[in-house]
Amino acid sequence: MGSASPGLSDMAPGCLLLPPDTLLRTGLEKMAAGVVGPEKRGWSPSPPATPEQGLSAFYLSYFDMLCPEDGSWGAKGPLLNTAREEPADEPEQCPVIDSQASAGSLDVVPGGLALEEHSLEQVQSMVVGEVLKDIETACKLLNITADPGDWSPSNVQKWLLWTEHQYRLPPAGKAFQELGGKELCDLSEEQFLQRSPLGGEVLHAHLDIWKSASTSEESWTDSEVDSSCSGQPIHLWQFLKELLLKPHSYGRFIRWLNQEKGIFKIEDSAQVARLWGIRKNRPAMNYDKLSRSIRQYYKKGIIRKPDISQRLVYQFVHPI
DNA sequence: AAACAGGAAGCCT
DNA sequence: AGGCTTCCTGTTT
Repeated sequence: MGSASPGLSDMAPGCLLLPPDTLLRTGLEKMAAGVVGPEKRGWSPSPPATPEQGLSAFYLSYFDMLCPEDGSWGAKGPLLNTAREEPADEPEQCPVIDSQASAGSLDVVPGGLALEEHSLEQVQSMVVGEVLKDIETACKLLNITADPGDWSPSNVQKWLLWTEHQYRLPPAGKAFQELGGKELCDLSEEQFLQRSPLGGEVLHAHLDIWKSASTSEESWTDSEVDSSCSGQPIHLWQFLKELLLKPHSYGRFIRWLNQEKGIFKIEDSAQVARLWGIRKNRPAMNYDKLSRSIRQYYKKGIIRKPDISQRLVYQFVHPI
């Protein structure tokens, strides 16, 4: 399984597999320049909820990751959880990432002192590490290789759909139709913007990240990923678990209510169904059908409804 | 209205 | 044959 975080807290400033100043950073910076702009929100996606798309959200979602959520910093000291992890047998609303993300102030991070104790480089390294892990996850979820240069046109479309979905960009798949990975990589930022005026900048920056990540780390690009995921189709329950393992990326759509018991809640049924549809190349996928598939698991003893049945809440029969 | 429950049939590997 | 996907009828929240 995914070799978990290699102890982020142990990481020395420069020990990352990547030189700190690769394209990866420029990619991130481009995203900064790109989305954070004041005016760029013409498309207004259906949920007018929190317009936290853009870099601040991007970074914050990673800062979110550096917080106790995944236990990464758990050993660091008693700084963190003052009020988290209550009894919480009930579906407590543990706030999912966003809420005030657009505030953009870093003291949103619980235990704000943490940032001062770590050099900027360390934080960057951690972000870079997490980006790599995210790419790995996305590969698994999408069933594509990490190297964009290898993508078929349909892989490109998958990546586009997925990225648009994650960063709430307007759909632009048509403008990139018939493009293979090679051609996609050759497009300049201007050409991205031409094809997608609103999302092009982010897409281009994100592709940069993928490009630099895959060239700098062949190890899992070829060997591990191939053996672990490229072959057989993923099962729905595996897919759901993958999403649940990445709360900073997918917590808006699906999250644990009680991870120990394997109880989870689908927060946005339409979006989860859409992600599943992307993965399976089933554009007509919806929650009605996805939930039918989940119900097939009842008989098999893989997923069930929890004892106190609630809408959109399910439970893995065998957690962990 | 949306989620839930399952039967039935079809599709794909 | 297994694991969905699609469609459907009926019930519950």
